[in-house]
Amino acid sequence: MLIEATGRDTASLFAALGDRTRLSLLTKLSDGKTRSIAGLSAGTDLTRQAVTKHLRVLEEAGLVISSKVGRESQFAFRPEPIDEIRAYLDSVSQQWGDALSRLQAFVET
Amino acid sequence: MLIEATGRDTASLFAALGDRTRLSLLTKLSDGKTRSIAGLSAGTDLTRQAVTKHLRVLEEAGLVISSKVGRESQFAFRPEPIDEIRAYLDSVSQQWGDALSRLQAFVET
DNA sequence: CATAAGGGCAACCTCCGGGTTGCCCTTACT
DNA sequence: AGTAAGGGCAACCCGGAGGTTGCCCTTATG
Repeated sequence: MLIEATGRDTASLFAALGDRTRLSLLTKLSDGKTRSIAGLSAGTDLTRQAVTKHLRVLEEAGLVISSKVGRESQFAFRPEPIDEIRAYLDSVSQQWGDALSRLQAFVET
Repeated sequence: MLIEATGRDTASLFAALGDRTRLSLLTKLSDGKTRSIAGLSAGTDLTRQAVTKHLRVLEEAGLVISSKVGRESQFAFRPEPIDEIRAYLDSVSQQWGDALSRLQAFVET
């Protein structure tokens, strides 16, 4: 199936990563440890609410998953969407590589 | 780490890719062929101006480069930033991988 | 030369994203 | 029991992103 170049929600995935705060949250969580909202807000100059909103964005993008444990909700990294991004990058750079090859073949002919 | 002039931070790179229109423009250009603004606007329901703005964003992110040829400005794909994105993804999934390894080691102990 | 094609610039509009504050509910702790 | 900690919800503010329109300049093309 020759996918349409721009995968359905690839853009929203990139968009979810297109924010320093979210990128930082995701980086923290990428160590596999689970963290609460308060835990993730600590050390930040942001409000809990702000962090909450960012986490929701990450969750809707599938980059993070949450579950309530007692009175707090624990967030965990979810690596699957990363592969989708890699797939897009690969498709783009493969096209580019092909173009280079053809160019080189042309020059060498 | 010295940042190259055209190099932006990772978040803005992701942000530049976090838009369907830009993603589509970039995908078209990733075949290595050069295109004018009018050429990229054709077939789109967008105004030339809209496309121009998007191209500027892509250019500031270093994902595209432009040069004036006669009365038109030609845009070309620029693959370097893609590597920066890959680097981030790798760092994140490596941390994740390490976490999995430690977990497995713990279980097997 | 006259005119169309390709673009740049600037003003303007609308809407959403990031962030805050205030209030209230539930869960833990002593 | 009483209180503090963790969070959800909703309202609100502000700035910038995406898009348009209008005008003008430059370069091709007849």
